[in-house]
Amino acid sequence: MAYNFSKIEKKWEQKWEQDDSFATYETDKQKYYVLEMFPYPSGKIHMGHVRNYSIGDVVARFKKMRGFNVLHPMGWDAFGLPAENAAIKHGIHPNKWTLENIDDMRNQLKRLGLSYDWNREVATCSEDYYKWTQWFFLKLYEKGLAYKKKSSVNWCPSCETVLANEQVVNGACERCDTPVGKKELDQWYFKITDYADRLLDDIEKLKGWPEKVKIMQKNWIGKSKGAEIDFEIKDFDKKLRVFTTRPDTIYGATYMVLAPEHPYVLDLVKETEYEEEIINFRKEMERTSEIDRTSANAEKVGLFTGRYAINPLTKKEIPIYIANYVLIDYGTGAIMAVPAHDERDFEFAKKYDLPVIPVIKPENEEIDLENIKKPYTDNGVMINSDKFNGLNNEEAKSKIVKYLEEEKIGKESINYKLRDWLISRQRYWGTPIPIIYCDECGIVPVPEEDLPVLLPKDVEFTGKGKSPLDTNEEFVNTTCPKCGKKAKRETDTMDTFVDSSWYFFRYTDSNNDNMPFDKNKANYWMKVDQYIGGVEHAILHLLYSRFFVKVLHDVGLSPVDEPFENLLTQGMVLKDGAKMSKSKGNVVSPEEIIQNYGADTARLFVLFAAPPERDLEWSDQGVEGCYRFLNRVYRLVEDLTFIYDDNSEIKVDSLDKSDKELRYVLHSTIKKVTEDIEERFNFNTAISSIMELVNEIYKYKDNEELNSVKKAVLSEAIDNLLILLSPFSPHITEELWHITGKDSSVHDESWPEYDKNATVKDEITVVVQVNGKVRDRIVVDSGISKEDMEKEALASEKVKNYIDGKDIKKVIVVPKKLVNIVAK
RNA sequence: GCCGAAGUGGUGGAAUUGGCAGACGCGCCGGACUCAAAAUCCGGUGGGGCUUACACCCCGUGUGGGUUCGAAUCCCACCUUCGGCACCA
Repeated sequence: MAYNFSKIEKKWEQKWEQDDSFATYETDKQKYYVLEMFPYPSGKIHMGHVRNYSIGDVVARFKKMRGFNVLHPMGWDAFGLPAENAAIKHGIHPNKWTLENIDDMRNQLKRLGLSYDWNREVATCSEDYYKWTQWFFLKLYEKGLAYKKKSSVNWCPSCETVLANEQVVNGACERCDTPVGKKELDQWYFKITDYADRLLDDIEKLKGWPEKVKIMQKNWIGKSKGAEIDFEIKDFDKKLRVFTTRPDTIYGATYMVLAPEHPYVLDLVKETEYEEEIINFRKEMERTSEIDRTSANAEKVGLFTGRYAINPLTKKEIPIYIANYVLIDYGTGAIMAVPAHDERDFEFAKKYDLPVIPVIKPENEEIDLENIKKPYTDNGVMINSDKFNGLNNEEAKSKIVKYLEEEKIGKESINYKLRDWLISRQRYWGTPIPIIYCDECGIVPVPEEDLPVLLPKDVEFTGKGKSPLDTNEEFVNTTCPKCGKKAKRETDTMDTFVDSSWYFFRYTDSNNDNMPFDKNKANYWMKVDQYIGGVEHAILHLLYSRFFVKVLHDVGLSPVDEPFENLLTQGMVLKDGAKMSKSKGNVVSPEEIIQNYGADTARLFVLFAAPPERDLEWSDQGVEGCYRFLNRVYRLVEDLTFIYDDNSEIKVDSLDKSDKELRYVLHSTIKKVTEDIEERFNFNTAISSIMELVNEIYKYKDNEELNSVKKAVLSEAIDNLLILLSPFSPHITEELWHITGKDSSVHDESWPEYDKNATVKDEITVVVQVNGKVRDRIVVDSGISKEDMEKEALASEKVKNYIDGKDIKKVIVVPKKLVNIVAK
């Protein structure tokens, strides 16, 4: 008979809820803050959630049993596009849709038996949350870190709306697949570029983050050191400034390239024979999507402008081109082209027959100066470079920069790939940007005391054109807080990544009406000790959060300057080798698994099937296996009911061989499970060793006559088994804990310490190798010396067969493990 | 193209510091219980060879080399798969 998981799980969930078992308060104990990335309330949890939150729950429960004061909260990333789409499609108001989804999902999470302190729940769409998101916006505005500028943004002509970069997939709208274009719009930005250096440098501090994520962030910030150099243009009164990481190659700069959008272009060709062609080229570039233009395999095309620049060191005239491969928003939007030492320049030079002059050659190697087959991008010795000839190019780099600085034609310079964070969205379901536009006073921030700027309920959802907030006259029309005259509100809302950049602070004090959070509470709980979530957030969410925390730190609000001490990026849940998705039809619903096997089985399986960082292949049979295991545990404990009222203590002297053997397994298991959870998050191997323990207990109880010594040994094993298993499968262990006659909760127990004496065996098995191949195993006293090990090994009959008639060259002894005899 | 991760039985995965490869689970094979089935329990299960013998031998962690008494683990070269970035001057 299978155990009644459904009844048991519901019973204990109710009990925990009644007792408010997971409520957390600030205490003198050492704190531990474990956080899983909060979900978007789509309405249904998926297996990725089950995995994410099961991992977090094991950590939270384990740390609590280890004596920490654990904060383990949950909430909702509740603003965003899907709610609005639901409004358009089904006529449900986004607010209603979202709140109903939250209720559904909260119930589903509760049904997993997760140890959240629900008193601290947050939803980013509630007034008392987004009020503070707006408050932070004002702080950033005060500091000059929030600003407005006109720029070109991604625009979907079919949905008639702007899209975030992350909503553009392969150059097309992720919703309707229409190619995305560009549109000039006045937008709000956060000046994350001011923090580029600190965000980069502090990556070194993130010792508990995966290397992979740190490298992705480094690449995203994309710092390059180099120089800015001014080139004079013949018969033109302005100088052309370029950025290069290779000032050492300046003698090889044989032409210049401007981005088609470069501000000089029109002036350079004005009233010349080149004008018409150039203008057409610019227009064509505007029409080409960004993705097509910037893809590395796009063919390089360009046009001569009819103009020449002067290379400041060679003094030679070099032609100026415009071309698609130079981007307006990186560096200065112009380059000096060195075809001999740059792949792209080389490709372009070959196509348009421009001169290629090598200025660096490999050391100890001659090259054919006239006939370069491919660009040389490595380090080497300077040639064709006047007084810098013969120097190593790295050395020449700094000398040339120094020379340029002396002559006032250039200076050292640093460039980043990181762009400022565009936070405006022409969307309804988001945090309103607390800004008012007044004809007299210009941009006026909403005064703090007027917050929150409430999101009105009454708007039209057409999915077309401008922000839906524009359709609510009452919202739009207001008075200027400065001069009192008529004014208009900003109708864009904020990117939802703003909401999620500070939610971990709110959990520390989620019901505070006067402040986003109390500084003392944040001081007690922050940083997050363990953050857990999908690697898809490796850049955006994690970088934005780091930025936000640094800003809050600088204005004195945050006690810490990094949010997350340790980060665990869990792998995806796959079925048939592919990510679960509706379109592939390979989705397994958590509700169904919970219905058929229970939450404990679902949790156990996602933790057992793979280590957390790796992708997990779903297996229905694997689930069955975990279910079988839990049933086996249930029967084991239930069958032994008669031993639990025996309160004998274990006396080590009266233990026989099999008692010692069971205690050896038990205490080795305690050691292993502890280390697997604490040091490595290897829940899969922790669970497998618990399975081995259960197998051992079965063998023991079946083979023995249960006198009171053995009852005590068994009781010890069962009690500890339930405690070890409790973080993984909290319901069944709680039930069984009570079946063994206890009134308390297994989850209030301390985590067991293993008994060192029990993990020492009297006899051990030593491997004997001859020339590295295993030839025998010998059982010896565990206190054996190295000399005796060698003696015993050489005495082995099996070994003799292999060393007979050979010289023993060497004997290697690894204490208590292995002897290797080298014989020739 | 660049950066990163990975490659181990039929399968998901173990092997934690260079020291018994394949723990644990799934699947499969055989058996017990049963009128029968389900459930449960017991035994076997990397490949090959040999044997009356559960004794023994050989091969084996993507491929090819190397270091070492000893390599899944370290080094070099290569192949494949997956993920990220991608004309960033």
